[in-house]
Amino acid sequence: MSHAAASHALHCLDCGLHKLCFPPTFSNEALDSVAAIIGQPPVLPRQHVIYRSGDNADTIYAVRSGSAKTSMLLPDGRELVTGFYLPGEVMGLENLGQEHCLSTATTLEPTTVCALPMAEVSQLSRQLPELQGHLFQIMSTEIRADYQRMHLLAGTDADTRVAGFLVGLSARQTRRRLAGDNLRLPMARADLGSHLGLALETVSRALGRLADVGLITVSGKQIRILDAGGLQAIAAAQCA
Amino acid sequence: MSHAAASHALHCLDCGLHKLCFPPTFSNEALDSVAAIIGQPPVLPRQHVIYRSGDNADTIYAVRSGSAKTSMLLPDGRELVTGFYLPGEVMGLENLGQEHCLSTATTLEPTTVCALPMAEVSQLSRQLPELQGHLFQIMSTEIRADYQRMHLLAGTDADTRVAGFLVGLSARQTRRRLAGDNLRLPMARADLGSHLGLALETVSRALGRLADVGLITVSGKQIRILDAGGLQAIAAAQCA
DNA sequence: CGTAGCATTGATTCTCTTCAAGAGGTGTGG
DNA sequence: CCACACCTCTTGAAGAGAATCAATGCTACG
Repeated sequence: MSHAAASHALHCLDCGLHKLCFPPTFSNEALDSVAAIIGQPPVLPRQHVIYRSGDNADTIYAVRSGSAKTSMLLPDGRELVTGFYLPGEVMGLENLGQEHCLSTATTLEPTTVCALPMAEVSQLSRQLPELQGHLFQIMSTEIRADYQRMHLLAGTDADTRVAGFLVGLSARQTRRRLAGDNLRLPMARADLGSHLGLALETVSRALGRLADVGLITVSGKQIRILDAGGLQAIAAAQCA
Repeated sequence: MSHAAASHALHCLDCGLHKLCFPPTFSNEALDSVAAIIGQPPVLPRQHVIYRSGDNADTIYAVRSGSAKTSMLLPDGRELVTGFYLPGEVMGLENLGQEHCLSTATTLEPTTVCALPMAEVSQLSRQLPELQGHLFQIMSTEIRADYQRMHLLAGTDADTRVAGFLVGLSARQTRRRLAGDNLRLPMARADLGSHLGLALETVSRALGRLADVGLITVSGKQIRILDAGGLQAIAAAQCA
């Protein structure tokens, strides 16, 4: 563990992800202001609930390490997974300006999250035009991501949905400057199925089919993309 | 045609929808400021394109009368309808803070829309905390609506999706203080099918089944809800 | 009044879901 | 270190639901 990280109070400048959480053009003073309102992020164990549906909506969260899912419990008892969040991504935007949390956020593995109090974020964003613009941008990006996912959900067959999900996940890895062809799926097949509107068995079979035709290899949660172009062709999802 | 509407420049205070476009608590001065940046809204004919995918993203729109849809053209040639917009609703939030428009907006019938230039909206929102908060709120509401729709898309069978859509549309009618049990569907069955991830024939059949069991009556684009409770029970979508 | 687009209805095919069983992996306790 | 139990993932067979293809009926508009 880094000596700096262990002894100092957290500062966004020390975090390799600050160019993901905030615009790359963000000034150091702006980062200072933001860092000041972020509490010390704890390490949360696996399956830990970060916020629960119905909670007071007063905080948004940035994932620092690990991963999390957001989900809603449906009246019929099933669970709908609305999103997965990786390091550098901001979670809880659907609660900004709302009374109560809509969904429940749960860690998928040991995870650290930075808590950003909404009241202070919105006040700060009035002083920092860059921050305000950034908030609009990440919210509209979230809406765009939702449209992409609707495309997957409405888009027909299981292979397309799974391929589209993998392509999207790969793009998010490269955004973090990680290899885009070697993916780890931190979520269970059931979560993935709920997210994609498929039974977990169908997810498993779709992964198997994609592997059969040589586009990927599957080894449990570890996925390797062998033919990114072929995968995109099946996903047919590059319409952004 | 109203003599006032014809002779005066538009002002939001003259518009019965201003409490929908903006918070009910909005002061008259704030409305003055907002009205000042809104151009004179033209009456657009049916099937008119308001903005097109790829256009410069510089404006958001509020529907004043009529209705519109937003859609994306998929690589395979099909069209994905991402949303329908009724009077008092704001369209184009997914473009706020982005370079280009993601989707294409088209009127479904003769429609008037108020154009709000993004640059001036975001500048104004720095001076008016209420407006900033409102923008965050309508964007997060849009995200929440998307989650609801994903629930419908992932939620299994055709009847559930159609019932859920009708329940949601009914709620939006009552929000405008209109009767919630008498709906007019301004969009074609094909648009509705694309929106719900169903073939247009399946939409037709689902409407027929809902009518068969006495929950609604269907007469072309005119829908009457006979048993709102029963419809909600099928939709199972009251998890907001 | 006629035409063109839109909506409904029917028959068939195909995909996914469901139910069910087995395999692989992981963590715990002996 | 091994054995067992638990959980997750995979694989199989049967059934249900929607997509597709195709034809008819309706509506609106010129």
